[in-house]
Amino acid sequence: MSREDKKLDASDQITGTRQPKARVTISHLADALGLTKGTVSRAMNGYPDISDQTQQRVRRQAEKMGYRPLTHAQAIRTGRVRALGLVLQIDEHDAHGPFLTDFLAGVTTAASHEGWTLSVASAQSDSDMRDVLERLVAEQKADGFILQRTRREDPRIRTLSELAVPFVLYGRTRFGVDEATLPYSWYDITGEETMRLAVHRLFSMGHTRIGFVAGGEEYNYTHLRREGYLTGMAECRLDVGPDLMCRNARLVTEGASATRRLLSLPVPPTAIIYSVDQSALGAYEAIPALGLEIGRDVSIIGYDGIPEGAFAQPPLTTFRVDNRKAGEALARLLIRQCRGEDPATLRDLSTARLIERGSDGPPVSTPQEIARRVAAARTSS
Amino acid sequence: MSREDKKLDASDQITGTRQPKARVTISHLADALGLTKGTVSRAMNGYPDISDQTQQRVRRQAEKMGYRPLTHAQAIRTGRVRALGLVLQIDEHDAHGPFLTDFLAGVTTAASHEGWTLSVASAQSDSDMRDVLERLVAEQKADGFILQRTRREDPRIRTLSELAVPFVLYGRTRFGVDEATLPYSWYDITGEETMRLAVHRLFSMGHTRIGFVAGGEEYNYTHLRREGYLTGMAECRLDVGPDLMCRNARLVTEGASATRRLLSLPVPPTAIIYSVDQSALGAYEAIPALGLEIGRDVSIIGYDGIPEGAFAQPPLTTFRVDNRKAGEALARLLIRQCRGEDPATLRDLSTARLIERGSDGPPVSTPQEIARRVAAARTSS
DNA sequence: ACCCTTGCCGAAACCGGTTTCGGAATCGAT
DNA sequence: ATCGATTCCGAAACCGGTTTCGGCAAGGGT
Repeated sequence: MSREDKKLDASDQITGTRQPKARVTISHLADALGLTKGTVSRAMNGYPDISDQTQQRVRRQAEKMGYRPLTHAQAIRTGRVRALGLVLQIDEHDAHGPFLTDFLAGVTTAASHEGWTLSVASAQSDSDMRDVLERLVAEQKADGFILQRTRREDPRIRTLSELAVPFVLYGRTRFGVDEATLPYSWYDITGEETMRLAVHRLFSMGHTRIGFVAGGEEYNYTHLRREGYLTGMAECRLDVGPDLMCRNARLVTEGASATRRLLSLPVPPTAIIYSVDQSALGAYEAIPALGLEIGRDVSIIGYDGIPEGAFAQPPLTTFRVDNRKAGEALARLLIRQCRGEDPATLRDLSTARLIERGSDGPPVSTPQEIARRVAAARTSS
Repeated sequence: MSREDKKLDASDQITGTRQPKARVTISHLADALGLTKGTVSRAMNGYPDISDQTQQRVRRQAEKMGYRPLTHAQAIRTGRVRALGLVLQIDEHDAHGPFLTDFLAGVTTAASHEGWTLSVASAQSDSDMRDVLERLVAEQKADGFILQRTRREDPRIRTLSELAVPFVLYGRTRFGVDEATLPYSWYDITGEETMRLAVHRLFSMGHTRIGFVAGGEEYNYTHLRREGYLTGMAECRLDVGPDLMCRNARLVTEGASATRRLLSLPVPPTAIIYSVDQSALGAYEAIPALGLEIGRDVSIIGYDGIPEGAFAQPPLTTFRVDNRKAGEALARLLIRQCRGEDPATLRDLSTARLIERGSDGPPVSTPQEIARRVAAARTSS
């Protein structure tokens, strides 16, 4: 009664038009049910000492009255805010780029589906990252974190482990694969398998001399993808000396110089696989400059599925990663972990999808012919 | 005393190593100062009924003990959570793309600089957007919202106005410009001025027949940029019939067909200005297909500064927008508004920066020659 | 008939803050 | 010396939830 009066007072205070939309609190609900708010709270949270019948009744009434508990009011007691944390590393040379939109869409939809939210922050360096994470944890801005762009040995893992805060990795880390002793939760794309398939694809087209351009050594996926390349080469019984592999090519310019190096070999490759699309774009500078044609003289295959690839000439054949799906999966995994499930069981793998475009095809030139033309282009310039 | 005991108990309960890192609360601080927590609270918040001397003392001690109030504990009473809200519209055909990373970096750094956070959600449609906004407000997930990609008549404005929630627009809206009666806060780039400069740039190169390809009519910037184009054309005393302008070209394919239409005119343009880079990329399909060369026969200029443009052949001359700066500015404006400043005074304009690349230059063909070659390309195919 | 469980809920403390209210000093003025 | 106005802080209620504790009533066993 008295509570209803209060509500009426509040809404009538100005005119009938501007109603402050009095939120329905747990006390309103309790009054309506003739219960105490403690009982209502326990009913809503499924405590076993509340009869099933009462739980039903409470939930029904809550639904009817549109009661939604305030998470930050709960948080003050429980310490949990039902928020996922994501800290962008804005120093990164290779941009997250268009990944991010899809990724965020995935994370937020999955999160909100569970009644969770996403809070985003950014860090400028590794040490700043540590500070930011610690601050967010101390101020209880998030119950757990999604770590994207996992490094081989990732300092964030250490920070969050020390803080005993749940986290989930987008990408396995060095120890995440074999050692079950380190119970990290992760979601990843099978980049190694993808690279293996790329080799087989090129081999079946007739290529026998296939180069590989790897990304930054600090990222774990770089190692995985290289392993996949080597596996594929071994399966096809193809020779692969160390000179057929380049490393640390993330940027377009780095991809270009790696490409130049490979094509300047005594026996240059007729096809090159790039660990990341970004570096594959460098081939579009390097290969024509050497008097060669992409997709004919030299086939190239990328990985990621960035939109730029579709507008290159010829459009880049690549493996597209569904970042939206990844975001959804990661959010779900993290929420489950925050609810108490064992991180070791919270792992998932997915695959990248081949996008066949115009940058690869059967070889039209032999390595010897390529070498000759490269030499010619060199001397003429 | 008793409180200190409690703290020690907590940290010693297991061993000395695993300290639960007991947060310092306002009560700890009050005890240490010999004040009540009410007084400490008022001191921290600068209430005038606390002497300056005491305020100093409290703040110093808070600093010393590392006291950081829990925003969600404050929120339960104040209703304000010190969080900015951002709802991504994931239905949008034209992706936010790489904008987003920079933009988020800007927003989060500016926000965290003020002790605020950013919480991100997503919506799939206009009606979903309304639901999401209302839910976020009802659940007090954010004190205000940043609305990017402002439409000419934006339903989000209505929603948030009704809810009496602060918001700031990235981009002016239809009424934001003149009518001081609608006190929206916004930040924008002077797209109209930019387009005016683009016309002058092309005119000074020798172009007299300049086409324009506009983006989606629902966005306000489309109208502004078109006005700028028209202003520039008028200033240069150049004719501009309605056939020299295309509209609703956001996607690459739409840009391509708009380009084809312009070049099929009896007197085709020797230069085309695109309202968004994305549609300018369509020119890279259309123009070579008509037997013409970009940057020579037909000059093109874009707007946005998306990375794809740098990899097109020839690289796209465009105007780059600093989205990071925009994010920072918007966050600051919104925070100030949440603190009570008048939205009408919280406005800011910035400019886009010209990136001179290879897609424009002095005309080498006359409109008549272009028309002839287009006709030839048409019949041959 | 009695005691001991067990099931179920009320009462009240609690979480970490904010805000209202009132009263004890201090002060200047009469 | 008295008085009213200020200054400044303590006490306590409050925000919207959660959690502990204890007690009442029903049920089962002897």
